[in-house]
Amino acid sequence: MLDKAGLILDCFAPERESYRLSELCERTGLPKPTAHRLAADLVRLGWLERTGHRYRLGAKLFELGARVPRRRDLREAALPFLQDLFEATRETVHLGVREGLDVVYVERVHGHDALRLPSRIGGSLPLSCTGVGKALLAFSGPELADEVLAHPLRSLTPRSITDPALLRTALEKAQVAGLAYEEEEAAPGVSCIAAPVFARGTVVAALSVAVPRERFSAARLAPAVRTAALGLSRVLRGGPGG
Amino acid sequence: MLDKAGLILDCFAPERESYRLSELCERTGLPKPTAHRLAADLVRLGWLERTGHRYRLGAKLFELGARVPRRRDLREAALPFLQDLFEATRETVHLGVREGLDVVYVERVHGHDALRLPSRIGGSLPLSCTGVGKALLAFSGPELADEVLAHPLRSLTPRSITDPALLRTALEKAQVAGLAYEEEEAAPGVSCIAAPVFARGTVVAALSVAVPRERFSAARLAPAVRTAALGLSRVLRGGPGG
DNA sequence: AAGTTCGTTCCGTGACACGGAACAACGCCG
DNA sequence: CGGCGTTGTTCCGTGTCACGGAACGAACTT
Repeated sequence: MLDKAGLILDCFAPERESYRLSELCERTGLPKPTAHRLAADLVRLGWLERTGHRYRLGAKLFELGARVPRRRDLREAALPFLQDLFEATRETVHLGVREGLDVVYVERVHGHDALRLPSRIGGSLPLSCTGVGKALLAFSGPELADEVLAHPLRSLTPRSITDPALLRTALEKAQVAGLAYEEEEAAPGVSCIAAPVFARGTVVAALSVAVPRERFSAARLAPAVRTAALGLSRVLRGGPGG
Repeated sequence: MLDKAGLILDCFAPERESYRLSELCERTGLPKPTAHRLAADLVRLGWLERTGHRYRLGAKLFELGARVPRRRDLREAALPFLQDLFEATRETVHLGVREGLDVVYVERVHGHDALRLPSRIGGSLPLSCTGVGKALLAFSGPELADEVLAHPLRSLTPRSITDPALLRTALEKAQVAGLAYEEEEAAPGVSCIAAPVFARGTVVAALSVAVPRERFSAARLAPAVRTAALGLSRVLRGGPGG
């Protein structure tokens, strides 16, 4: 019963924002009356909202989600550095953590000219095709890289790396440079530079700057992203992590 | 059963970040075996996390909460203006919406010198003792003000307004000025100036700048916060709201 | 060693979740 | 206008699984 409620909520994963009852049924495999009753219960709890015949995620979930300590503390500690990074570069800035073989974005700061990116707060993307993901991957130890490379590499654009050997060398380069690069592998026309964030000696997050290809300049961005990552790492020295 | 799960998750409302099983029992009124089984189920779903004998909210909830469209869209639209406002003032900036008789904070931007404030993203405070709350209250029509004034006014500090007449005149001043003020009513030593955000003719949010009392200057802050609120209102013209 | 407090497991009972079936409300097409 | 597919809603008998008292074990206190 909790599991079925979870199935329903998990339907809302992508950017589709509202669903009809019949859509929930076919995506969860639940019979109609069951989904109907469950959805009604979820609405009563404020976890779903209903307008007409469409269901969407409810405000109560936002409030609960914002209280998750692991995420909240990291975000709170990181925000000033993300601000610095944004002001220094005036480009779109990301903070992400690893969750299994994906990167989950915890914060995203941008100005009025937001890029069209697949990254969304709370959303996940493959580690192998984002800047933040590569930074996490390069500094998380060889076992993780092996595991990623054991599966076929997913891709988001035609330029996403799908060749294991190429990824392997990209990670090695990142390790020596302390920075990870990504070129139109997550979104066409957008490049990215990322740096790992450490706490107690292990990577706990990574932050990145995403910028239109034509405006990309490693010389300009590298020091800024490196500075921000080091500053955050220093603050986290004894703090969150695992 | 869903309700009981909701009870458990609602325990985590305040800033206490982790609870033991027995604490969950006494706060929910659930018998021990029931809470135990439910907590285990929630852990399995990723909605709770368990370390040793302590439970905390799980990462899955963060991801779900970040997808709530009503909040996400507003935050996304507002972020560039919050950035502008922060850069113009270099003070702590808030974005909040109304939820019943409370304000819920949707975003909060600050630099390295974060103020010690009771406001937290996803957290709620009484409308009557915060800048954002007063702005929402002053421009939401008289029925809402009447309803707030029908209850005894809650307070967060000794200087929180508890006299209905005082609040009434404060709201009237806010209405003519287009700005709401707050002086150490939410946190000692912190003052605040706030402006309403409109979409389709009704208030949908408010944003504010909070600043240490000694640094407060209406002349400096008022134009900045007004500009940001108007800019956001313009972007939202046909967008979210309700 | 005796006493608390807490987490965990067991298990018989009964409430309530379950979902097939039937119904109702639209929208579509001929 | 009438037949048809689709979708949301309600009913209700069946069976399951959530329920929680009781008992157990571990850890800590006095």
